[in-house]
Amino acid sequence: MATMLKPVRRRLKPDERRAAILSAAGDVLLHDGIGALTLRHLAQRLGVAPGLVNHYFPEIEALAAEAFAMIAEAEVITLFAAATAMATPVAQVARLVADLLDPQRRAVSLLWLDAWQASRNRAQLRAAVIVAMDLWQDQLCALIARGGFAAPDPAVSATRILALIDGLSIQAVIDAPDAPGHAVARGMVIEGVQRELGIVLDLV
Amino acid sequence: MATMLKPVRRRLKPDERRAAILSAAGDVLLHDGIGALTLRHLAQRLGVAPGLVNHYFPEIEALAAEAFAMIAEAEVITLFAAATAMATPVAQVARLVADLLDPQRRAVSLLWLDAWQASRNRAQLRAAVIVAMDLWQDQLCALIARGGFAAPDPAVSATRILALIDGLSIQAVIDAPDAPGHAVARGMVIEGVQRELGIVLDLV
DNA sequence: AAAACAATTGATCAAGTGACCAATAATGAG
DNA sequence: CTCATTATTGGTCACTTGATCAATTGTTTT
Repeated sequence: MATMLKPVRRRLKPDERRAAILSAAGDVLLHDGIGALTLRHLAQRLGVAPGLVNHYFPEIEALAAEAFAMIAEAEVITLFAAATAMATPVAQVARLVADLLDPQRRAVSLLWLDAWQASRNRAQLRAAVIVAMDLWQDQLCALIARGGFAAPDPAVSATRILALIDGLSIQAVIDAPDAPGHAVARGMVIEGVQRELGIVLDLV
Repeated sequence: MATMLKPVRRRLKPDERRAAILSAAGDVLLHDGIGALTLRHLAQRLGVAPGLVNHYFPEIEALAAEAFAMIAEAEVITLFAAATAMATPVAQVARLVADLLDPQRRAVSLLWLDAWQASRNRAQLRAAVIVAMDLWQDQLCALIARGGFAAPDPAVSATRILALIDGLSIQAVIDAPDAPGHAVARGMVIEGVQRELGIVLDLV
């Protein structure tokens, strides 16, 4: 077999180890889904004893909730930072929609669907989902309000646009990325946003 | 404690027992979700030994897939039977949309979301989901085509309308039935269908 | 250098899962 | 009424899960 690799156990500071576990948990969520976030799976990926995960996260449900919150929040920050960097309001919306329609976002869409479903039975995850959704709503509402679009009520427009995007998430699961349903969903998001804000998006 | 209830074991014919198990599995799916469909949970609900379930369904994944297929197919048949009973094409669509927006459909919406998510890791369930979605697509497409609406391509219109309805399913999980997001989603379905088919729906 | 500290291990527990199968008893046939 | 058929039981196996805790070992302090 392979050479016996000596079990060097690295000792990290609590903050570092905690961050490492959280990060690995996030990877598992994005790559394998919430159902794959088990003590042993995570410990093996970290090259660490299962008990160590318990030491930093006494209950794994809290870890799942926090890891999801981390991913969701990071995505919102990234997307809106990129959007607000654009010059005109219309360009900002165009950038946001383009990023949301990017096939690379598929993993995040899958995670959202997973979280919606799993939050039925997991209170902490459910709380994190609600917080993340509110964050989305607030950010998008602010972006619309600042833009001065022909939208009577920015909050309502934000809710409607988010509903379109959520619906897009489903296509990420049930269809392959190149399936006809996917293109239909894309078109509906673009047309819906244009209609909602009274603008024309010039997406590649 | 309570009086010792004698364990009368009723002996059903194979067909009857199989149907009983399938029906009970459907109840579990609608009431507690796919994750709650376990041998023991199901056996207890039936007042039967766990092994009996295995006897009729050697692998429980097949049972889950078949139970989902049963529920989904039954819903399609019921909804379209009610719709086609209406006199005019517009009334048919109105009836279908009204039924889909009925709060009582919440359990079915939750099951669909559950199935979409779970089908990621369960091949047989995934197959059943695809069949059910195709059935929906075919039925709706036929209804639109027969109606002679101002829709250039009935198949595309059906896909778009189903995407709207799928998006509505998410609201069933994340919001309470009386939350604002729910009303927004309802409005989007109605307006989307009206725009897609060039009609005006008169829903209560 | 020695001691105190604490991050980490490894083993173990109880609970829950799907699956399997010989034994049992209800039902129907002769 | 008797017997054969078979639907059904109940016990068990192997596995996975989250969780707990004394023991260990690396790091830091004295």
